[in-house]
Amino acid sequence: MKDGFRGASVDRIAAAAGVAKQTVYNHFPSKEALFEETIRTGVRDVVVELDDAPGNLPDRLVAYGHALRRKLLSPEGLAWFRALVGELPRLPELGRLIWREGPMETHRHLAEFIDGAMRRGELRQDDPALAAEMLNGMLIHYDRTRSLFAVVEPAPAAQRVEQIIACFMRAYQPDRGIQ
Amino acid sequence: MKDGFRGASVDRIAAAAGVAKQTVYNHFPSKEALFEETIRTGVRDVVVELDDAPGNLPDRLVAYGHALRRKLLSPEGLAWFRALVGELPRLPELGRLIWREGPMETHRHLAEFIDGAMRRGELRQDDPALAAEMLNGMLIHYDRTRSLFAVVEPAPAAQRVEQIIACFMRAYQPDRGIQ
DNA sequence: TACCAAGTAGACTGCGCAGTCTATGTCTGT
DNA sequence: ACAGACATAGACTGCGCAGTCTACTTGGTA
Repeated sequence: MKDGFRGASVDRIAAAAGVAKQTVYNHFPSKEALFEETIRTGVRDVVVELDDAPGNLPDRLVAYGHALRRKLLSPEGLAWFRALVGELPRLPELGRLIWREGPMETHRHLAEFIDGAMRRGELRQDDPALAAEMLNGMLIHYDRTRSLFAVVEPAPAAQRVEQIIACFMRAYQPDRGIQ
Repeated sequence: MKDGFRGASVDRIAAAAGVAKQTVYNHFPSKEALFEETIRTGVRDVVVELDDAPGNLPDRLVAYGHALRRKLLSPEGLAWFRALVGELPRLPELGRLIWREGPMETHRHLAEFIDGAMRRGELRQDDPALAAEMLNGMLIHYDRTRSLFAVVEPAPAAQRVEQIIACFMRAYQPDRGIQ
């Protein structure tokens, strides 16, 4: 993951694993198969779930935001993303698989959670899928982009997640009287 | 851009340009220098500006959203991003340069625009930089991620930008009486 | 004890590519 | 007419790497 598919030779991968090159080829038919398996295994590490339950909505969204950012913005999460993005044009079917089992899964969980909150009247009735997309975008986009480009991240502000959730809550607070 | 730095050989680049390999090396000392120059040139194509003026705020934000998405989510914008992201760990100073002259520049323009609207009372007073980050995240994150992973995009919904701006306007509408 | 599955070190092949070199055009200005 | 700058085709070198092959070791099972 650190060096990307093309940057890491099978010799170095084997050495790093403390294993002979032939042993790698005993387990995987090709370097590409090893790469795909590694990516596929890593997918579960970028999915975040929420259990649907009543309670303090903003706090639970803040917890979700921290969990999501911990996974996606960690050095491992960023390296996974980096390694993947460059290779996907060659591997379209892998891309669709990862999309379904990774980001799409997280998105589905969040949308269901938001849908529940809307039904309980804790959020304004609206398209929960769109709301989930907006929230994930606010939580991830800027900091991921900055980390990818600037390589070293200069401390992403302590209250970031709380501010983002506050923004989301304002956009989706239930109507108060006639607008 | 289509094949990434490692995927495109200098021979093929020269052939595609209808030029001899030596001619490439007459203009650039190395393949890497050619890559950096190409990226640096492409930066201006991902910057979006707004001129500060009064008027229908949502419509102007919608126009901005369309312009931003046209640049970042086009096949060229995505290929540029893809090619860049994989190589940045090797080229940290290039990454910082591009960040400053690309995304950061767009962000600065938007934040200034939002700041003006806040000062005029068209938006609630708040941190304009944070507001700009939220809006860009909502406009780009989901669709860019989906395009990067799924490779083929299944029509991103006609009213997308209008919905996003409506969400942003709700989050940042001026206070109406006591909240 | 004999056997076998799996691991190990390391040599080896073939290929693609960055970068160089040579020998040969082909314009432009004087 | 000529010189100098630049383009071109194509051969060539050296290197790194995917994948194979060989010869040897080891640990578990019957």
